[in-house]
Amino acid sequence: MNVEEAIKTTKQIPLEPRTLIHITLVHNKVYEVIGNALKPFGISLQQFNVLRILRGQQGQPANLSTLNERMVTKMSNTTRLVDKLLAKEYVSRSICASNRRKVEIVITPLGMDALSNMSKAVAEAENNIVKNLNKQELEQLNHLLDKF
Amino acid sequence: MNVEEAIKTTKQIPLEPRTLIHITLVHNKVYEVIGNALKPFGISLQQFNVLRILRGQQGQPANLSTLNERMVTKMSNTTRLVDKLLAKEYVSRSICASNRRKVEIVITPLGMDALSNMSKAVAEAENNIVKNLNKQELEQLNHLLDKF
DNA sequence: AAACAATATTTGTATGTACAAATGTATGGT
DNA sequence: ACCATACATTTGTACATACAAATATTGTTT
Repeated sequence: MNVEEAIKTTKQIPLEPRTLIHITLVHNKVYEVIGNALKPFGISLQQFNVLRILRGQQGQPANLSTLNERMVTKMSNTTRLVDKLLAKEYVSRSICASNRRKVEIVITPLGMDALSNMSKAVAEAENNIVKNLNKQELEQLNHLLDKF
Repeated sequence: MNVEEAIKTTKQIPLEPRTLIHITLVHNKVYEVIGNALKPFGISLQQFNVLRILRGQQGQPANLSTLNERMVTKMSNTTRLVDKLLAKEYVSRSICASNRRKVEIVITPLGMDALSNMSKAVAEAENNIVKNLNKQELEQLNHLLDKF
């Protein structure tokens, strides 16, 4: 993923903005590759992410603000994202008995099933993206990203 | 930018997906900070990017496919993005005489003016984001990102 | 208990983006 | 010149996202 080639420029870009462009380019690639892996399942990366969070709850219901906190890319409208999963019957939604303002979202068996299929495809895509980096390089990269 | 904290999890995430999540988190932050710097100017990061490409043309017009090639985040609809810049009178658009399929887009003096104001704000934001990384670390990071 | 503020979610609306089909123009073969 | 094909952009439509205002419920203060 060469920056100059990707944005077809011959000019030399200062180190700071170049780094930020670089991160965006890599992110776009990650997003695209994983998005494509999910396409056959008719689900977006955001929706997949929510399903994974729900699985991590181990049966315990999650409410919308919890989901939002745990999402990689926070969004302003988790309600409508859950609507989509509800339409696919991958989750169920009910009003919390102890606090009727809250809502309880649980992944369904159908959702769990779909998720395990998707997970395999996503894991493959993920490993493919990082295939040119060894363990030490990945650790180094994580360390540098911590500085942001 | 700690991953586990950002997505409120205590579970340990395997190195490969953790790296990808990390990149997304940093990207989101970059996007947010620069987006905020541009907000007072009423322009999106994508539009700003196009203005910069046009300035780089040094008077030479660019057509839509050229813009698309050079954009950091490629998009399917450059026409409507240019419409927005046209409405602000930051660019002009005319049909290419030698090939009437093509369109010639040029940045206007007003656009140049606006751009130089924005550039200052964006450069500040950019430097602020990378302030915890020194030159060597930035170079190392770029080198690792090349491997994607 | 009534009034007010705080919390959690939903809804409305504007804007942004993705993808496919449509339009208009140019090019090469016959 | 005619036709098929390729090219560059535009348009239509569906979907995604951002932000603010509205709704419903709970907690707190007097």
